[in-house]
Formats: sequence, structure tokens, C-alpha cells
Amino acid sequence: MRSSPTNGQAGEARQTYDQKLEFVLRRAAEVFAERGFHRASIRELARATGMSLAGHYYYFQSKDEALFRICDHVLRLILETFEERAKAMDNPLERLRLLVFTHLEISLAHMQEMKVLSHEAESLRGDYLARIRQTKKRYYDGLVSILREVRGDRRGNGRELRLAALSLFGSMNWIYTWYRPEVDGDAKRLADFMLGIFLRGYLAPHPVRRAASPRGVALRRPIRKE
Amino acid sequence: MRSSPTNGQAGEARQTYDQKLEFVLRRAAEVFAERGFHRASIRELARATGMSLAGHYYYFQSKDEALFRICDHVLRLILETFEERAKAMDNPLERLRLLVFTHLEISLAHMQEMKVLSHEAESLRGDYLARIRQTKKRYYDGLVSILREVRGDRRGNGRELRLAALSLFGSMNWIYTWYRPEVDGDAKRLADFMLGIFLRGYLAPHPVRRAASPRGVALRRPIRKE
DNA sequence: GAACAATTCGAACGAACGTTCGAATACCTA
DNA sequence: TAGGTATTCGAACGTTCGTTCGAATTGTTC
Repeated sequence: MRSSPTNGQAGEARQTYDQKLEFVLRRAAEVFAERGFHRASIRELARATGMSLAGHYYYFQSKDEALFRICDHVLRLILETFEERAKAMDNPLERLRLLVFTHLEISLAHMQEMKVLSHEAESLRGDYLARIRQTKKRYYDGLVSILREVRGDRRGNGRELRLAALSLFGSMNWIYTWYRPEVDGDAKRLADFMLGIFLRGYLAPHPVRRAASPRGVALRRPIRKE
Repeated sequence: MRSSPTNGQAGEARQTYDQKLEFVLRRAAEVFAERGFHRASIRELARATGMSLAGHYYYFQSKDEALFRICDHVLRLILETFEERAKAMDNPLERLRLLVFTHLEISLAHMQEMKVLSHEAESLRGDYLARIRQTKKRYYDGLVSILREVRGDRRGNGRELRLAALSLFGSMNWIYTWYRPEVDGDAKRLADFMLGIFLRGYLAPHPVRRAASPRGVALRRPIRKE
């Protein structure tokens, strides 16, 4: 192989096709994350990898396929890491904690891919989009069923479960817009914080009712109709 | 020249420049929201408005300016509506509820603009980006100071306030990815739900500590009512 | 109707894009 | 070393893009 003099990789060992493919997609994720998928061109990717424009088409058939592989990879990484870790775990609360932690841990470790997944996956088309949505749905359904178990299924209300799951996903998936490692700490800290807030709120009585003021202050209708 | 015309008292039947501008930007928001900013072309926008391609440049100087105006408009709409409504309100908990409700109410009423704001604003450049970020920061700072008041400043920890504010924004700003009016209800319902979860968690003791052990009875207490 | 400004348009520009393809180069095995 | 496969490249293709500009159209005012 070319072992191109300035390809920026520390490894001097020979690279297999799979290793180079991984390298290319990781760089692609960085470029897509920084510039946005449609704004980033394969020529920019070429600058980032040290390869030629045309050379990239040896590793993917189209720009869309590159996007799909990035999204699919990190999405499956979260889902399958969680499923693997949760295998021998039956307590639903532990499973929920594990899901949040795994999601955040992998999000922080693969921030660019996660940004691409959150930001650009829905602009895929056809089969690529269908497959990503299917995996997303599998993940979402898993969270909903855990939440149902955590709550004990006594007050099973599908719409509340839906809102709870999507609110939690929202908090987690928004991270890439603000996370700064030196300020916000590691995945464990974030997971403890987010799950702490969520769990107390989710498990407390009257989850959909208006929250009582902690000092008993009656809450009046604040909204002026215009 | 293209400077804003001042044909003052045009009848309601005829469209003023400002009305037509608003119409064009609303359609642009729809097109950008559906196709993504960089994917959508001004030729598509032309199809959506019934005007010619070139005709649009009478209403904005560049595609970037159109994006900026859409984002700036809806962002200011939320912020200024909230500030106006909150003027005569001093209870911090009421202000927090008002902020969440206003945010969600305007998000649902201007879903396309909100999607564009959340999705594409950060791909602006130069002065446009700086101005959007400045307004965002004003909004964020407002929420943080409300959260500090709500908590009573007893356990003032800047990093916890930051995480709380950003988690709440995350839940709210993720909505455009999943909201379906017939399933998820109106802004009041969403606001009550999200704020309910958030508030109980945020105001409860030891907000960052790990929640009680899953084996403990504490979190698994049977939940009555309803 | 004439004069003028406000608005819209057709046609084109240069640039950038994703993609292709045959040739060139690097590597492996024998 | 020779021959074959794997990898990379330069150069181009056709398309689409944002933007421009002079002309045409519409609306308003005397």
C-alpha cells in the first residue's frame, strides 16, 4: 500500500482494507460533523485524509453510503453495547441506568459520529433511511419497555411512556450541541445527573399533573391569551 | 433600488412589501425544514412560492440571509414573548413554568422555523452566526438565573445549573424530531409533563447523587393514585 | 396618458459538486 | 525478478447551485 508520507497516522504497521476503511469513515465523520453533511465535499474529505478525491470511492460507493455507514455504526455500537452489557441484568432500574450510561459514554467517545447521526441521518433516503429508522425504533422500543417495567406497569399509559422516553432521548441527544469535557465532566457524572433528575420526576406521583410548588404556593394560570 | 419601499397605506387586499417578505420567509422555512437548508435550492423555493428564481433576491440578498432571518425571527419570538409575559411576574417558579410553556407553545406553532433554527442555525457564518449565538446566550442565561432562583441559591453550583438548563433545553428542542399533534397533545400538556418531571427531579435533595439502589425499596414503592 | 418607482422575470454566469474511468502506482506471491 | 492484484490518482463529465443583470411588467401619482 501507499503508506502515504503525510497521511497523519502514527501506525507504521501495514494497514488492512478494513483498517483504512475505518480511518476514512472516522475522518469523514469529523468533516461531516464540523461542516455539515451537505456542505462538506468529498474534496474536503480528501484534504482531511491526505488521499485523492477519486481514491475515496474505493471505500464507499457514494457520499450517501458513507453517511449511512457512519450513522449505522455508532447507532449499533450504542444499542449492541447496551444489549451485551445488560444481558445478565434483570432489574429494570439497573437496566435503565445502564442504558443512559452506555448512551452517554459512547456519545462522548464518538461525539462526531453522534453529531452526524443526530443531525444528518434523517436526510438519508430510501433503504438507508429505512434501515436507520428501524434500528432507532428498536432502541426506542427498548427504552419504552424498560420505562414500563421501572414504573411497574400499574399506571400503564402509552402516551406518558412515549413522552418520558422522548424527553430522555432529547436530553441525551442534545449533548453534542453543548458538551465541553473540561466543564461538564465524564459520562458517569452526566448520567448520574440526568438520570437523577429524570428518575425522581418520573417515579414521583402524578407524573403528568401540574407539579405542586415546593412551598405550597398555588400556581395560577400564567398565560395571557393574545 | 432595492431598499425597503415605503408605500404606506396600502389596502389590506394588496400585499405590502413586509407582508410579502413574511410570506416568502415562511415558505422558505417550510422548504428548508423539509429538505434541509443546503439541500433545498432557491429554485425549489421558487416552486413553493410561485415566484421566479430571480424574484426572490428582491426579498433577501443571499440564501444565508434568508436562513438568518428565519432563525432570528423565531428565536426572538420565543425570547421576547416570554419576557413580555413575564414582566409582571416575580415568582421564579411561575417564571420557569412560563418559560417552558412559551417555548413549547411557539415551537409547536412554528415547528418548521424551530426545526430550521435547531438544525441549521449553527451552520451560519460570520456576523449572522455571532448574532444568533448572542441571542441564544441571552436566552440561556435567563433560564439559568431562573433556575438559580427556583432553587433558592442555597446549593448554588454553576455546573449543576448548567447541566440542568441544558438538559431542559435538550428535552424541549428535540421535540421537532418526534412531535405528532394527534398523539402528543398541545403545548400545555407537553409543558406540564416536561416541567413536572424536571421540577421534581431538580428540586429533590441530592440532585447529582446516584439514585437509590435498585434493590432498595425506596424507588420501587408502589405508586398509588389514579 | 406620461413619468416614475416598485416588483418580477428570463437567461445566463462561473463555481462547485458527486461521480466515473482508464491509467498509474504500490504491494504480494512465486 | 515477473506477473497479478490491490490501491490510488489525474482529469474529466454532466449537473446543479447561488447569484447577477438588464429588461419587462405592474402599480402609483400627477
